[in-house]
Amino acid sequence: MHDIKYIRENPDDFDSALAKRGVDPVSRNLLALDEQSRALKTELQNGQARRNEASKAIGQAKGRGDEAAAQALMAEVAELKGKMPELEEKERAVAGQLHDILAALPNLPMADVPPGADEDDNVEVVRWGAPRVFDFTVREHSDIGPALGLEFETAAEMSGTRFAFLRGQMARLQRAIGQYMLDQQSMKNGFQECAPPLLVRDEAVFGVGQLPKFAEDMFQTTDGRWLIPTAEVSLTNSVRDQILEEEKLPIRLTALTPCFRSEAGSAGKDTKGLIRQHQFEKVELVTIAHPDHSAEEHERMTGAAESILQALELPYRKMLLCAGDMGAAARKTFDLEVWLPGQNAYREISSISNCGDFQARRMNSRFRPEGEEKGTRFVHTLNGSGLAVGRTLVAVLENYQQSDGSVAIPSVLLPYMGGMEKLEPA
RNA sequence: GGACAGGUGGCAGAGUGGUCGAAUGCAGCGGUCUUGAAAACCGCCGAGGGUGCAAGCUCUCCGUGGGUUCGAAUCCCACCCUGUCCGCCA
Repeated sequence: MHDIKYIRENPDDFDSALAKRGVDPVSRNLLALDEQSRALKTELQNGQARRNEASKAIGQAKGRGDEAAAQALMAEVAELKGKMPELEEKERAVAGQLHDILAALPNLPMADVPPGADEDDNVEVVRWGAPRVFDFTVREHSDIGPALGLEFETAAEMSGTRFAFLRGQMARLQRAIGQYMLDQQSMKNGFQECAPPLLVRDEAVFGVGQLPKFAEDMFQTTDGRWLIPTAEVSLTNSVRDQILEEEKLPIRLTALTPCFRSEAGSAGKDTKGLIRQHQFEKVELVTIAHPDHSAEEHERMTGAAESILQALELPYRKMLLCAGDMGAAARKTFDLEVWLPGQNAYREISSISNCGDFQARRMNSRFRPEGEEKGTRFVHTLNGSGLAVGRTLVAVLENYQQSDGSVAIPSVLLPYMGGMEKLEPA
C-alpha cells in the first residue's frame, strides 16, 4: 500500500521506481483521482459542517422553547440532507477506486536494487564454500531418497502429486533439521520462538500483500480462511493494528511451521522430488523494525539464515534480486541458493526481504517515536526463511551422499539424531 | 452447536439521544521543588483526513456494515470478535 502523499510530492520518482519492475506509469491517473477525491471531500465536509452547526442550534432553540426557530432550522437541514447521499456515494466511489489501485501496486524497489525482468538479471553478491568433488556418479535426491524412506508414491495415493511421505530415518532427519534450525534462530540469533496459527483470515493475508493479487496461489478452507503459504503471514500480523512503544523495536520472531501452496502457476516445474511441494516445513524469521534500522536488520537477518548453511557446511551463493524478480511487498531481497550437486545447480533455499512500510501500512502497524516528535510512524517489516526445511533436506541428501547409497549426517545435526550417524538404504 | 454477558483512547474504566472525541485512574511528556532521585504539586497528553504560508478552522472515527432521528458511543437490524457456562471433541 503506497502513501498518496509521497506520490503527490514525488510523482516522477514513483513512476520511475515502478518502471524498474516493469509497471507502467500510474501517478498521473492516481493524482487525478486524488484531486477529485479531495475536492469531493471538501464539498461534502462543508455540508456536514453546516448540518452539525444547524443541529446544535436546533437543540438550543428547543431548549429555550423557540419552536418556530427550530422548525426553520429543521427545514434547512432536511434540504441539505437531500443532496448529501449523492455526494457521499461519489466520494466513496472515487476513494475506493484510488484505494484499489494503490493496493494492487507492488512496492518500490530500493535504489541499490538492480533493474531487470527475471532471475537472469539477479546479481551474485558472494559465494561461500567449495562444492565437494565426488569420485562416483552423483545422484539427485529423488534417486537417493526412495531407498532411505522418502516415498512419493505413498503420498500420491492419498494426496496426489507434490506431496511426500517420509518414513523412519528420513522423517527423523527432517525433524532434526527443523529442530536444529529453530534452536539456532531462537537461542543463538535472538529471534523469539513462536507457534502461530496456520489458518488466517482475509485481512491477515491482505496485510502482508498476498491478497488481492495472489489468491490463486493459496488454499482456502470451506469457512473462508486461508492456509498460510508461509509463517510470515502469522508472524508479521502479530503487530497488526498496534501502536508499539519505540523501545520494543526491533521485534524478532521465528517459527517452524508447515506451509501450504497451491503452486497453481507452476505446472510442470520441479515435478520431481521435494523441491516444490504443496506442503512443506519452514523456519521463518520476521523482524518488526524501526524505519531507520531496517537496512541493517536486513543484513542481520540474512546473516542468520547464512549461519545455518555454514554450520551445515552446505555451499551456497547470495544473490541480490533484480527489481523484476522480487515479491510484490519487497523493496529489496536477497536469495540464498544452496549448491545441489545432483542437479549441478544452485537452488533457492531462502529468500530474505525488507518490505519497508508496505505491509505496515496495510496492517496499520505503527510505533510512537520517543521524545518530542508527535504522532506515530509506520514500522518496517522484514521476513526471511531460516531456512526452508524440505529444501535443506534435499541439500543434505545430495551433498552428503556416499557411493554406497547412504547419506552422512552433518555433525551439527548429530545431537538431534538419537545416535544415528548416517541414513542407510533398506 | 446452545445460553448469557460484553466490544469505548497506550492500558484500565465511566458514559444509555444534544452542552461527548468522550469523566476518572494508570502510563507518557513538560515544569515546580530537590545536591541528585523519589514523593508531592501544576500543566499537557487519542488516531486519521481536508483546508491554509502559518496560527487556525473543519471532517471522520466509541468492533464492522446498514437503519431510525434535525441530532447516535447511546435506539433498531445484520455480521464479526471476545468472555463465561453447558454440550461435543484432540
